[in-house]
Amino acid sequence: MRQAKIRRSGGRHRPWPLSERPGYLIRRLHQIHVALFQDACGAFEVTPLQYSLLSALAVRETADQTTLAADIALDRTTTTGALKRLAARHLVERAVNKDDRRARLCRLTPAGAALLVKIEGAARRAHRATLGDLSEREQALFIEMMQRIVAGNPSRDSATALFD
Amino acid sequence: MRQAKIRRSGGRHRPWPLSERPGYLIRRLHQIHVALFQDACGAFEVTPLQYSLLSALAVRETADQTTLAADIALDRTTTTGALKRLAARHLVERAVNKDDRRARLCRLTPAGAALLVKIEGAARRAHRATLGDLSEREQALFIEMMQRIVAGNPSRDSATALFD
DNA sequence: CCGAATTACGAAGCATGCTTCGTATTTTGA
DNA sequence: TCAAAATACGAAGCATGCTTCGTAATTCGG
Repeated sequence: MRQAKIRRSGGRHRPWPLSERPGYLIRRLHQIHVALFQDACGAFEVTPLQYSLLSALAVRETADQTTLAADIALDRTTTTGALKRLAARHLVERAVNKDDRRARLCRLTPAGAALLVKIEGAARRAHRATLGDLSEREQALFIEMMQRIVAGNPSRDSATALFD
Repeated sequence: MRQAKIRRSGGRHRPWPLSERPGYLIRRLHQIHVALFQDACGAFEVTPLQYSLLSALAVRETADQTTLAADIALDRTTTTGALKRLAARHLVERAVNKDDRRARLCRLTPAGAALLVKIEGAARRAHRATLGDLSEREQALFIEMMQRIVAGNPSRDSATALFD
């Protein structure tokens, strides 16, 4: 049996350093990635989220906002805001669906598609650089572990019913 | 020499799926942690950031806002906002430093210190649960790799001079 | 000792992210 | 068929996160 740790300095137990807490480290990683992405892609005036949206739209060709939100695992209202900003810059079109007037069908404009192509190399480098301090083998392992965590924690929309 | 990949479907090359991009996975991990933290600690009306701040204050006893921001690797103005909200709830005191009237010295109130103790168990479980889909050994490895990435990417304050 | 650099803040503005509440539209089931 | 449920949005509000610009106070070099 392992020996219990000795407590120093009275009743206050040893605090758990931030730098060992998974949540803190994840926040820092996110912060680091965003900074690297801005370094690489800032000239194109595109944020990581916007790049995700443009990518999703390139795959979908056309999709309503709720579908896009699910694609990128983002809140519906947040997605709407981002799409509005992209539409204001004429990178995305948002037109009411004639067949279902509740929905707004979004699609890339030619300018949006062109921007996506132009950015891709830099964006890819930024993503790679985020894990640049790990070896190639470790990077693959790290990505695999993140995927496993994501798979084990399904995104919670209000759509995802708790009772069914 | 390895054979070049064959392109299907005309000129469009295969898109890089979101679920393989480090930045996307990191954003999802952050999202997952925040949700787990809220599940565990929501009853205490404390967010992960606020918990980090309270923890940092417990270690420092007393500190000005800029020091705290550096402690938790957060922007100075964001830190100020969070501290204001904590102060509004009487968990933190913010008093102008008599020796240096530019600075505001912050410290935990008794209520803040008590809350920190009360939350600690739940917060620790939330942090652990975030990596819950990995084995014990993998969790340690994952944390170590995150620490290495963080160490390799020093936080960028405006204070951190680019030229010196 | 006094002007200049530094430091600690605050305000304003933009972009995420989330929740809750309300509305318009479509679908569905009795 | 027609009221009820489901769906897609929008608006409002709060909490991060960041940048830039401005202000007040302190420190430091000549």
